[in-house]
This record gives sequence, C-alpha cells and structure tokens, in this order.
Amino acid sequence: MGRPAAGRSVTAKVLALLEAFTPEAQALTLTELARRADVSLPTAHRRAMELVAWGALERGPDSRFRIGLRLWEVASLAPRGLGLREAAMPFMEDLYEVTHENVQLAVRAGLELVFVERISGRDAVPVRTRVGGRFALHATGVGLVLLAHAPVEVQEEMLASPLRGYSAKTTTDPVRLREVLADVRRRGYAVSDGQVTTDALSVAAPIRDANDEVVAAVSLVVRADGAEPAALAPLVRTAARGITRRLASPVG
Amino acid sequence: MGRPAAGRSVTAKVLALLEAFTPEAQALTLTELARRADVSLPTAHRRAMELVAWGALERGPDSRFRIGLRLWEVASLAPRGLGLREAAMPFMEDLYEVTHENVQLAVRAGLELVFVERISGRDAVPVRTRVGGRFALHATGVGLVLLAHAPVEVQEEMLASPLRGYSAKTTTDPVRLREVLADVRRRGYAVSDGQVTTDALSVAAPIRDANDEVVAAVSLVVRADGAEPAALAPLVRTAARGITRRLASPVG
DNA sequence: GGAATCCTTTCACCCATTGAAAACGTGCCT
DNA sequence: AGGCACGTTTTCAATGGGTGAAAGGATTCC
Repeated sequence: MGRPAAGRSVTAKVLALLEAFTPEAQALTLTELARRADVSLPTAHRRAMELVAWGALERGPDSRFRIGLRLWEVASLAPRGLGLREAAMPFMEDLYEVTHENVQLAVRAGLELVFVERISGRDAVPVRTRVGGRFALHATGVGLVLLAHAPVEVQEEMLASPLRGYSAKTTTDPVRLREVLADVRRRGYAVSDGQVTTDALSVAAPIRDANDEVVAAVSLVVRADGAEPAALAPLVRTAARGITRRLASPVG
Repeated sequence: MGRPAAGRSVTAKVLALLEAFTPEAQALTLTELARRADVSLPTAHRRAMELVAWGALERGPDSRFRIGLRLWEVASLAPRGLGLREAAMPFMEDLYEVTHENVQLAVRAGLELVFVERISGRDAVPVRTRVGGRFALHATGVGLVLLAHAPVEVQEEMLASPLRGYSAKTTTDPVRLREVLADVRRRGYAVSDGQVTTDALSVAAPIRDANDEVVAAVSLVVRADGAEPAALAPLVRTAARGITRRLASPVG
C-alpha cells in the first residue's frame, strides 16, 4: 500500500476508538472519531459499526457515537470499580448522613488517582471531580493517602517529577511533600487544606484489602474556613476501617 | 487450516473476550477465558495481552484476568450510565435520607432493565440486584414503569413472550399485565408488591428527558408488610420530577 | 520423579482488514 | 431550483496482521 501504513493491530485500533471519548467529548461524529483515534475514515466506520452492533457504542439520531450501555455493564464488573464501591457505599452513606458534606472514594492508577464514587451534598462545597475522572496524587486528601502508601518506586517517581500547583497552597516542593507523606503514614489520615481550590479542605483515610495493602481511600471534603480536620479525622478513619473490614469478609 | 475457521472478525473476538466476564465469573484464567469466548488458546492469549497492555483487562498475581480500571473509566462516560447517575444522585440521596430504604435507578435495554445506581440501607430489605445487573421488565417497580412507557412494539413483544414468575405474586398473565401497565400510565407510578421476593414491595416513577420521553425510572423498595404504597408514591414521584428537571437543564 | 495442568512461543498459511476512490445523502447558500 | 460543501457509506484489489497446530516452559500435585 502506498503509505507506510500504521501497522497497528486491529485490537489497538478498536481500543483507540474507545479512547477517543473523553469527558469533554462524549458524543463524536464518525469523522471526529476517526481523527481522534488516528484511523482512516472507512476503518473507523467499519469498526465503529461493529462496536455499535455489540453495544459497546451507541449511535444517536444525530448520527453521533457515544459509549454504549453494554460496555458500561461489562465494565461495572471491574473489581476496583464495583466490588470496592459495593463494599464502601453503606459507610459512605453514613458519612454523608452525619455531615452532609462531599464524600469521595478513590483508587490509584499509576501516578494519578481515579474517583470511583462520590456523594455530593446539594449545599456542600462544589467539587469539580467526576466519578471515573482522574486527578494528580499530590494535592487531594485521597491522593496523599494513596501516595503515602504506594510502593516506594511510585513515590520516588512522583517526587522526582515536577509537582503541578492547583492553588497557592498546593505542596509543590518535593522535600515538603516527603514530610507530609511521612505524617500521613504516622497519623493514619491525610489533610489537604485548600490545595486544590482554596475554599475546600479534605480529610482522607486509607482502605486496606485482606493482605493489609492500601487499595483505596475515602475522604470528606468540607468548606475550608472553620473546618476542624482533627475532629473530622475519627469519622473518616472509622468509615475507612468499616470498609476495610467489609472487604476482608465480603459476605457480612 | 483444518477447521473451517469461525471467520469472526477480530473485533468480535475482542468483544467476546470482554463478554466472557459475568457477575459470577469476574476473574478468569486464560483457559477459561478462551473457552468462554470460544476462541483458540493462543488467540485468547494474544488478544488478552493486548487488552492488559491497554488496561481493558488486568491480570492479578494469580495470573487471572479481570476487567480493568481503564475500561471502567471509559465506560463511565456512557450517557445512560454516568450522565443520568450524576443528575439522579442528589435526589436519590434525599429519598434515602428520608426513608432509609433501598433506592434504585434503572434504564431499559431491550426487554430487560439495567440497574444504573442503587443505594441500599444497611437495615433495609435485602434486594439481590446489582448495579450493572439486568432484570426482567414485568416484575419490578422500575421495570413496570419502563415497560409502560416503552414503544408499543416493545410492549407487544413482551406481552407475547412467556412471562417468568419470580414469586407466587408475579404477574404472569399477559391480559392482567396489560391492565397493570395502563394503570401505571394513568396514575404516574408503579407498584410491585412481592412480585420478585414476597417480602419486598417497590414503588417506582418515570424520569423523562428533554423530549418528554421516559428514559429511566427511580424506585423505593421497602418491606412488604405494613407498606403504604399510596403514601410513598408522592415521595418517589417528586424525586423523579426533580431528576427530570435536572436532565432538562444539566447546569443548574 | 513423573504426571497433570496451565501458560507461552514458534511457524507457515491465509483471510479479515485496509486505503483510495467513488457513490450516496443531506443541508445550506445563492 | 441548482449547485456546492460536508459527512457518511460502499466497492475493490492488494496485503500484512491474525490464525491454529504443535512444540516448549513453568508450576503444582501426587
């Protein structure tokens, strides 16, 4: 064929098609899809039609493609997604009911975190996180917990890379961050005071699996002014322990 | 090649690999995966490795495959999954807080329904439904709402097929079901009294999109004895209307 | 040690996949 | 209306990623 031809595997192309969808682009025309996935238009068309036939994608009356319900169903079987959520929800509900603040659940994915669940009160501080969304590890409460208990290699890689600042209060100094992480491990919870947006403060605690490995973190996000991290910590830690216990014995 | 060779497309095989995972089989060995997806072992191996490399699957220390977090992230963009959930959660929280019973959110997928969200109280009636799980349309409260407002073809197809009974109280007579559906449309809510398990009763109401089409349903599931469907209905309907309003104006 | 089970790699054949190009719609502007 | 612009769908011959059989590793269990 005239051109060097990508030579990507079919599977890679199919995955690229799925990857083309982002929170900002949840509905794509065929042309957009092809361009974003970097495949030729006919190829995009053929693969996309197959994905639609199966239900991985859906096509609306506007002829735009969207992620399909069927894919969502299968994906909901992800152990770090649903299994965790299932165990955590009752405790998150309790936290929400007592405080009426934002309650978040996250896991680590490389050098970032992924929000697995979120309960946000109607009059709680607005947080701009999304279930399924990613965020850096060094700024949020949940992120600090996950980073503090991550394998050493991960921590070092994080400390070696430039730390992006989200607000004036974000910890961007590696030396300081190292201290913070040690604190988190010692105290058993993390506090992020205005490090994402200056008006929000979060308190987070680690959730462990049956092998005592930290696999997730829960947090409470409240308005920064007048917040008492020390008072919130026991609440969050108790919830985290409850979830940990539930993970150890999935039945009861 | 000895055998006629399936001739299935690569995409179909990849999707078959994903489809191999079910709520009962969330972790599969390569051999199991190959058998369930009906592909040869080497093929399963190659495709699965690619899926792992991308993050669609994960492979544990036990060398078993599981659905990966990355796939879950992408799938969370499904409009009927996350978008809906996002709009509905606050209202579902309200329902939960007031009643402390199970709150469910579901959409229709063909002749079945898919649960998109669920809040289950710790001391509420145990329900054996799962987020991401499917169920028949003719038994549950949400199902009756979705069926009552489904296109006529769907209703007729459902009424023409044998209606499975889940408990002694399940409506299995098409004639009776037709009446029930008319009732649901007239009253604006559905009641399923012990039709799934005899000890549970659910009250459900329709959620509409901007075009006034019913796209989902919320329900409250309570203990059957002593339940007052007529008293619960306004609560559920109010929540449903709230969600409908939110769907119409995603911002506010 | 030996057997059973599961996983991984190799190899030569070949069919599903591919891009260019052309046909098909559909809405918009003149 | 005509004609133009844009996005979508189909055709076709060439080909390279995909394929299963079979051999080679790696564990675990008796």
